[in-house]
Amino acid sequence: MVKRYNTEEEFLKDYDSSKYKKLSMTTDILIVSVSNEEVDNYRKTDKKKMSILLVKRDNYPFKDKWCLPGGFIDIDEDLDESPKRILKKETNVDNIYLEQLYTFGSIKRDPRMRVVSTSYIALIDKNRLINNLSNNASWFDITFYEEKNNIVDIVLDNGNTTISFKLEKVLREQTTDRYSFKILENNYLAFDHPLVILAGIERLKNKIEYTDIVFNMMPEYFTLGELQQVYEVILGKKLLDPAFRRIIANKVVKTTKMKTGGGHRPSYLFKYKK
Amino acid sequence: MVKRYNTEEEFLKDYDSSKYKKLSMTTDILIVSVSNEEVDNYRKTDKKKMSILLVKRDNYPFKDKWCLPGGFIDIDEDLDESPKRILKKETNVDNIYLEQLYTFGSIKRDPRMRVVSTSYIALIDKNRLINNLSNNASWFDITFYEEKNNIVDIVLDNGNTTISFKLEKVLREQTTDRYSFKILENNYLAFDHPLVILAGIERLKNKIEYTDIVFNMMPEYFTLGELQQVYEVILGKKLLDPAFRRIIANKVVKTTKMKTGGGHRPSYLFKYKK
DNA sequence: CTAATAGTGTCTATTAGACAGTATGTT
DNA sequence: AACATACTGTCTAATAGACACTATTAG
Repeated sequence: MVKRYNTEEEFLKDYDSSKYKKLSMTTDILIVSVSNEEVDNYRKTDKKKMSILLVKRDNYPFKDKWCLPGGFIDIDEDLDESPKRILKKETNVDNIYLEQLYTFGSIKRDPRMRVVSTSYIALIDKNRLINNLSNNASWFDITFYEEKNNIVDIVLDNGNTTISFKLEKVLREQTTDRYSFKILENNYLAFDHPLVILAGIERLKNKIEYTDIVFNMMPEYFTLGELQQVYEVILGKKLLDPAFRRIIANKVVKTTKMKTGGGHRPSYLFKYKK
Repeated sequence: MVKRYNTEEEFLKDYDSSKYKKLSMTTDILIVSVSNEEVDNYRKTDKKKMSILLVKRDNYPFKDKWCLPGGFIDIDEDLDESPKRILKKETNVDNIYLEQLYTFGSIKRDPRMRVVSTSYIALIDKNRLINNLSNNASWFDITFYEEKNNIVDIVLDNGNTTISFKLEKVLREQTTDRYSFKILENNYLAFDHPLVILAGIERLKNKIEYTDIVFNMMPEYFTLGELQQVYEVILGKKLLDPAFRRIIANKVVKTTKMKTGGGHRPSYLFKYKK
């Protein structure tokens, strides 16, 4: 028989929250930045790559595998505060652009117990935090190859270790562009983190076209060539100079500063116009 | 002192998941459809409105207030299965378009205890489920007014009851189009469900432009006029006929069937071209 | 005939794509 | 001088916006 209450206070006083089985939640963060790879030609500019921060696990489960920074949320912590706390711990920097990605909650995604995880994407200019990384964290350059038949091949490299995994884009019925992903190969990344990485890249690819989020990955001053390279590396294709400059023209301000010393014509430095 | 393990099996056998405080999770579903409002003029076509399904709470907390259909997820149920189960219970229909929206997890969103909720949006042609609604569920027509100074006013009406609430769109720093929302007025909707509704509408507005999700809300056969009205009601603005027809031309197939009896020129019925 | 919606033709404005050209610092 | 990048001009193609026109039915 169900007891009847007359006021919400009365009900809450009596409420026994233990009658349902509870679960744990974590947040995982895909921290994305851009790195420069020097080229052995004094004239050529550095090659830009997209890179993400991974952490080596020193405990079970998935001991010695790499994973995204993350952790359990506290019972008295807002969900959105959790990634901020982790970001601060991992990078020692505040005020990082952060956006919720997706919540993964299949039953067996964690071998320990039922864990639902909300993933976030964070964008940062890597130079803001050089030498402040926590011990077992490392930047991995990321390259992705979209093969035919909807297979996506992703390779991560931090100079010492190469990790790769494959995913299949599965088209969902009743809609054109909505995909779900299935992990085909994955040997070195813990949990379902390949899914988070792909979700993040897709989000970034989309949003770079109609928002200003790129500038969270740029230093204060940058050349248009550098900015264009970041677009190219995220979109995975070359852009035409005049078209690119037309489009970002009203998002940037030209300064009087210049970048010289490149073995070619120097270029003006620009700032983000808010 | 931390015990050391040599294998993952050993570790898992010993793992005590009770050392962290756990929490409960729910899923909430914004079920969106389109309704026809008859006009007292035999020549005029029905006026289309967007409508959402709400449920009247018969228990505390928020007793007698309206809320989105939802419920606790089972400990042994995939997160994505939960909204399907609820949808089936509430509408008695399978195979409904469903997409994850956002996960809300502020500490005090539920007065009973710590509850994190993942929200989903479902799109359906209301005619598929007429007379199969559960007892205390009801369709509310929804109208939203975007006022100046970033205030959004939303009015819900099911014929008997009118619910309204106001939200403020708060522009987040460092990016152009990303908003967070703050509830300004809300007397009759339970929990933080106004946020879910707005998140869903925004998602729908966006995706209708670059995906085919509208067709989940359409019957098998429809006129282009009807389809255009659905676009207009979702986007909140009038569209020009020729432009609209150009754009959807390759998404639909003309059939030989016609819709007659409207007091004006009959129109061809179209089908969705997959 | 009339009111109301259905459907099309076409002009114009805007935006995107392509290519070729000029400019300039370092070795 | 040569290379590599910086930056611009301009033509063309594609797309979006606007308006006007014709078509067709129930009453």
